[in-house]
Amino acid sequence: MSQAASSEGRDPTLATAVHRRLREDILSGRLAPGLKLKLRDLAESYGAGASPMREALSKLAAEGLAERLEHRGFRVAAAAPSQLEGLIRSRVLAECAALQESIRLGDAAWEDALVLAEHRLNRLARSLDSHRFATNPEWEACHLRFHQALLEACGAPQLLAFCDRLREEARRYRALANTVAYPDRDVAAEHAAIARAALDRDAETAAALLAQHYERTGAFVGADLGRRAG
Amino acid sequence: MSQAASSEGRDPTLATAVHRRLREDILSGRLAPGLKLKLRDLAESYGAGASPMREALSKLAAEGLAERLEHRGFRVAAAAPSQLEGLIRSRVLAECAALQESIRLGDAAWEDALVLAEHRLNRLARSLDSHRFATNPEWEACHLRFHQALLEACGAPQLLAFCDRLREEARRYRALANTVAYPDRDVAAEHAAIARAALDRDAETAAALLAQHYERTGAFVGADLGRRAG
DNA sequence: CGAAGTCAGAATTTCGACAAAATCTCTCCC
DNA sequence: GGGAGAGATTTTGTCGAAATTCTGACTTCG
Repeated sequence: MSQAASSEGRDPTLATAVHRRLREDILSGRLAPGLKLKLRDLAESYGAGASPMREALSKLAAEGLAERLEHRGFRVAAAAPSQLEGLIRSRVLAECAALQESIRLGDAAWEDALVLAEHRLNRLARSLDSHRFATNPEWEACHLRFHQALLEACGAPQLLAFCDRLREEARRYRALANTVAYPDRDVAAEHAAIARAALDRDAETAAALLAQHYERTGAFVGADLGRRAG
Repeated sequence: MSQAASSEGRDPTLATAVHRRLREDILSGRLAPGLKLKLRDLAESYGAGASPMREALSKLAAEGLAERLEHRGFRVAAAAPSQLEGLIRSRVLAECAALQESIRLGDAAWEDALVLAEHRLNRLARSLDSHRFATNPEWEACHLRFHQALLEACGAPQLLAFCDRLREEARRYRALANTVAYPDRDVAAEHAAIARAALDRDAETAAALLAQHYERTGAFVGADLGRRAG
């Protein structure tokens, strides 16, 4: 009757369902970097044949979340601290460029959306528990929306898609490091400062603040990752 | 006996071979944008089964060169003038950011490689025929290398890979427009100016020149594309 | 004792057939 | 004459098995 019968399981095809699940398993860190992905085991584990599984893996490889070795199957993409550095730099460069262009081109609607996104983000608690950190899915969603809203007026769809992908890869590193990311750091203030600079059309400051925002998180994650993997 | 028996046909797997051929057919414009890609026809045409073909298509879809419609197969990705605009903007933003960082971080080896790449490019003729334009594959290869050399020191592998992808998509639009790209325009001088600014560590000027370089080409292509497709 | 060659075992890749979904066509009814 | 609906056709998505390739251990030779 209703269009969205169930929030889960409404995947039109098995391959896409497997792709989504596998992707989430890699991003959340449940599948360790470098892990060999044996087709037979996966097929059994996810309850699908070889064809959809292979298609999902192929897609993941194209996205950079898996690695393909011809005639030797697939592996979960590596995730070394040294690679994290390059990822952060890519993110900073791409997002700062998009942000500056967004500030240059953004109209009133962009400003409205940005203000709204920040307000919604501030209304929520970052942690579900005030004593120890417990991810708040709603906050995460609003956080994503806020950062997207910042860049959205840049008029470069491919670049935005690229930023989304880097964001996801960064999420993977965060999950791998298991960084609590709840240090003495006023994230809300950082967001407010970035939004303020953007709304003031101060591209230089906004970009610098955004870069700091990412580099700081990156440093935490990198430290934690390095400590645990030598 | 020799490691590289033949320059062609050394594809380890059928799926990758088909992927490469299909990719080239899309990039070169032989397969029109929006064209329906029927699995059976393709399989027959490329001499492969459904499995490798499907895998190749899936990969192309992830790269953005094909479009997937669940339960309705694949199509060649659209290519409208309006999308070209966004592509150019993405390219300019991404490459300028990479170039500026490259100029900031580049060492002596980077300078050497850049000088070398420009020299090799200048040694070749852009057209094989001096009367009417005929693509010179060697020049194209050196041109690619030159632009890669510019960005290579930025230390952001993902961003570089992204730039490569955008470059390919741009090549597709050029092929579709069939732009002769041989107008009264001193491309060599433009390259020289960009290289000079980069070697002088003048990031602002270099980025501005690079942006002009792309926007100018984009304008030509867009005009030709718009004229032909309404 | 070390290195190259060889041979089973395991895994990936590919093929052909089956099932499910979408598109098309033709008919029937308003 | 036009639109809706049922059936046939085409096309996609999936499965299980065959063919090719890689891995690892054992043997043999220098």
